Amino acid sequence: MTTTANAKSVPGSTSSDAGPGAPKTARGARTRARILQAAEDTFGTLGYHRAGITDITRAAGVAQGTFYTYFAGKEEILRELVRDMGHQVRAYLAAEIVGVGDRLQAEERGLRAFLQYLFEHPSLYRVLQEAQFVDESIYREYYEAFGRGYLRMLADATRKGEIRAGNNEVRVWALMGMSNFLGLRYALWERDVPFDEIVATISDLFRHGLALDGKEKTQ
Amino acid sequence: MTTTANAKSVPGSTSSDAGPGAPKTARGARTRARILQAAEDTFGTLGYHRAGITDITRAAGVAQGTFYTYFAGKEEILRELVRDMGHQVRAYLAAEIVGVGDRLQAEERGLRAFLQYLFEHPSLYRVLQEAQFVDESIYREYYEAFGRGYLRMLADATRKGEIRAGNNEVRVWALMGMSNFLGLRYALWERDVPFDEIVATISDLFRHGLALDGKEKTQ
DNA sequence: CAACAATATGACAACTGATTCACCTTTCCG
DNA sequence: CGGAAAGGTGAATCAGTTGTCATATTGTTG
Repeated sequence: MTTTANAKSVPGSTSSDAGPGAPKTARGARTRARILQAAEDTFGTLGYHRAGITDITRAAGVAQGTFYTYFAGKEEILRELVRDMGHQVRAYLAAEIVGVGDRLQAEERGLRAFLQYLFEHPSLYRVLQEAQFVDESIYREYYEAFGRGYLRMLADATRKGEIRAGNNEVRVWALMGMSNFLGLRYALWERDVPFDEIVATISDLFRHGLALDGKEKTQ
Repeated sequence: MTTTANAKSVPGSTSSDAGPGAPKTARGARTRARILQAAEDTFGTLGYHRAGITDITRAAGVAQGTFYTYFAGKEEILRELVRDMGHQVRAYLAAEIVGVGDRLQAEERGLRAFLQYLFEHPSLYRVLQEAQFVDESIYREYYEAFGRGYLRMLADATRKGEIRAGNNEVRVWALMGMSNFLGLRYALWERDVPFDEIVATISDLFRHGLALDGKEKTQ
């Protein structure tokens, strides 16, 4: 149990390595999907550790053994899940910011969309954050993928002169951190501040900084 | 196992409810402290779930049973630990920003100090973040305490005219999120960007925003 | 429709790890 | 010194989990 885990230790396993065997019929595909969905719900509610395979299969309406027809174990289904959910958020966010004028507006839309998404899919937060402690690489992969896309957009914006020059990599991590915490606090814990106000506050930070306008100069 | 856990379910248990019994001699106090320290190391390295009571007591150099002389169980020692560690970071950060000129400078110092602290005490991140899924209230307590102090400072700064007026509560969560992610990425995962540069990047964001200077107006 | 492959079942073996408890050792103090 | 309280021990208990397997069902194809 000292190894960093990895049933199929093929180094560059790019995508769905689907463990034991990918489904070969439509029925199989459907069952696999049901189990995956059940895992999302179960992990989302009980958390990874409290959730048993039993809970997942019960929620999916299949027998325990069926689980192992499609997944090598609990850890593998988590990996699969995070990959899936990652694709979904990114797709959602990308769709929400197509055609906006500039980066600042994209940030506003993106933040609001993220808050909304998290509110509608609370499992995302839990599954993702908990995955971090099951296998750090799953988590890093998610944020690094997310970050790459983000970085590209900031670089574009810098080139177009929409934002100040600066270390965009660092900015990306700062921005992801902000969204994450704002989402946790205001979309998951307590919806006591309207998303509009949150977005406005952050937008003001992006447009003017925290300092009084023009008061401070770059030292 | 459905309840949200709580050995001693006294509602307003403010502080060290020290479970079974607080130590009554110096020897006892020492042993308790050794166990707490061992728990920090063990949770920090293996994580909460992989760490067994056995691992903790072995690291502390005591027998299994001794653990239960001072703590009601695994969950309680985690609670205690987070409380302790919380006090320590806050004290450290507070000490690092005494006597700085204004809020912007305090933010710079604070961020650097946080990165440094995290680098020197990597367990903090893991213990804290994992606690979230063991008992959310432990985690919320930590950030809410942290946030309260932060909010007070921002309110002061607003009053003194050091920063723009705005929703400081929301800002606090945004700022905590930033530090958290920057710490994870640049202090724990990979030290490939000097702290100075990170601080400079964020400082620039605070002083000027992301937008080109003076280009954008409040809509 | 016979025969074979893919799916599905669920009882259970094997194991892990938290907590208990009956008993021993050290310390303290009148 | 005596004995009571505090501290310490670790084998045994006990609850819960994962993953396996022999068997049954369903679907497919020549």
